[in-house]
Amino acid sequence: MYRTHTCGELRLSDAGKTVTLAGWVQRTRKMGGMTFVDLRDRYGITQLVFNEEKNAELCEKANKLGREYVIQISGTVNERESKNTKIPTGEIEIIASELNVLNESMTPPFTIEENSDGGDDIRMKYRYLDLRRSNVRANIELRHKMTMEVRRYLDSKGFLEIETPMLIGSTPEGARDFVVPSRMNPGQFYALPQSPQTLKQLLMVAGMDRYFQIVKCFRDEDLRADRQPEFTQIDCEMSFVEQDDIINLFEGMAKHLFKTIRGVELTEPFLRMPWAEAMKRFGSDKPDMRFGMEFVELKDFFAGKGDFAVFNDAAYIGGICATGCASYTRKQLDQLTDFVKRPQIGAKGLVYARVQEDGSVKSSVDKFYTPEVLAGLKEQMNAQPGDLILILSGDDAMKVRKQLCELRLEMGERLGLRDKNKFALLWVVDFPMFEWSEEENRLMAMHHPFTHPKDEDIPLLDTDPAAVRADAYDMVCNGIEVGGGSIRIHDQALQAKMFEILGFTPEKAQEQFGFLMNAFKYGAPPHGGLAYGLDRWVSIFAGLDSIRDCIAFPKNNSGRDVMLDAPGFIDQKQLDELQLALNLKNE
RNA sequence: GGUGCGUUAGUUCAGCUGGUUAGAAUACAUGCCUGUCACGCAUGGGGUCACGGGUUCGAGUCCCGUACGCACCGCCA
Repeated sequence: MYRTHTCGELRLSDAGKTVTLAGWVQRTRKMGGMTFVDLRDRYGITQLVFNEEKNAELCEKANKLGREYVIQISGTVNERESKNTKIPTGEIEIIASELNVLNESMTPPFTIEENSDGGDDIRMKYRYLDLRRSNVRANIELRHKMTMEVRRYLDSKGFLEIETPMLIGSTPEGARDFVVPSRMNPGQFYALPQSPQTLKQLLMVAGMDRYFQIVKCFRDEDLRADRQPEFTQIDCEMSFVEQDDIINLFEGMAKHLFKTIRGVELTEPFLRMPWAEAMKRFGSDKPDMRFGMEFVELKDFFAGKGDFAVFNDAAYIGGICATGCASYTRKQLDQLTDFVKRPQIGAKGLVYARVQEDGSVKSSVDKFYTPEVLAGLKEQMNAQPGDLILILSGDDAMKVRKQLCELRLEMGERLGLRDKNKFALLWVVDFPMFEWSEEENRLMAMHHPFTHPKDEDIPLLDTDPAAVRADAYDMVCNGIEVGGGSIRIHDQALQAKMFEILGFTPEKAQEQFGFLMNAFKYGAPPHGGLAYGLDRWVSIFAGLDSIRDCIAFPKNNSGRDVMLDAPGFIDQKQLDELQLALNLKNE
């Protein structure tokens, strides 16, 4: 037996017991004739004591231990002379009687401590060492706890966990697929699923009326702090349901997770905001509702009131009111102007107006507008003395709204309103069915092509498809899309029409999605579902800036696994077997 | 595909307006220390300043390119 206890469980009540522990050497402290060793495993740290006076040979052996050596130790639990209140085992120590080095270790490239001195790069290369750190381990443990609670909740609601294949067919619609060559079918490729979307719909046709799966999904697109090429979804689908049924059930799951994971009791129903309203009020389909600072539309207000050409020519003028920021210096305002003019944001300029303590308004457009107009602006914005009004304008209302959204988030950040321990959840509903793709010069499905249009908008499919809204919904937490879903089309004819609007010929639609439309001919039930992004949920609960920190072995910014050094080239022999040849562009 | 920032000791970083032998902290090694727990003290070893080119009497420092890392835009049905 390697151990009788873990390094996190012994307490004062165990004093006098003879125990055996095993773990890693966190640190040794040599005090002349006495040596302390902190022994670590995933449960905690226990202090070991070696005394030269009592056992010189053993103490000598302990003095040779290095960081991260794996050792086994037997001894007696003893009450400490001076307690350490910082750790749960701090009242006891083990007086060692036997020491067995199970494995030596090289000195690790960074310190295995909560606040490691290692940078991201080196930590990822030695991720197996990084995972020994308590805070990284805590994220992985939290992830486990979350998946257990998800399973508990969905099982209690009658859901079946069903696995779907990882090797499926490629569908060009949507994100790029990762493809896998088939040796037995030369020249042909599987694709890894971007999501089990069509498969779970087929499970509904199969009568598995409540399905879920905690499943890897793959998208061959560029990475971000919150985007990995392989990520995990909590994928769900239900039959004989309407939008409200799904929203209610998965709102229940969100509440269950907040309660069991964070101890936060969310009693109120989540806000449901139509997409168009979210865009108008916050310029985003995933508004951060932890703070207000809503947009005020000012086009009508400024019309005919002055000769500021920028406003007079603008199709849209929108403002936000930053509480208490009237004291911003010229330099700070210039910084904000630079911020909105950055290419990623793309605003042409920023108009500001300070509401001074006496209630008068001092703005960057004073010469264009009378004090009465500016006083009216203050009213319009509902601004108080000490507030700063920030205004953006432009030709394209949607673009300006997105710019103003960035500015709002920046001001929220500066004012400390984006508190990681505060949670603001809502559903964004009634998404548009389609969005115009400049690149492809056609309508694209905003959610996916299996999304059901709102019944009352179905007539518009023929007359004004761009105006059609969908039975689609996203759950948003603190400005992050944590999940989304829709009612699906279950009617073969409607599905065919959808493909037609998306620019598929009947042949192409049949070729790519024939399996689904055929299935719909055999009694497909009305159905719909949702997928939660597990990595994002864990990140929010753990207060992480990047989803990488809750994934055991993540990819770096370029999609590489720096620990495995993957992807890599394969042998000519493997290529030959697959009957593939490389055609690399540069060298 | 694009923008920004970065790359200096094992690690995290400093290094100003170009100027003698590139520093700190930590880690590591050795010695001292019997109640430490971020122990302490002393000593020591440790550098292709990412790579290639250029400017200059002289480049860690300035310029160009490349590679790599991070963040973001595009992209992500």
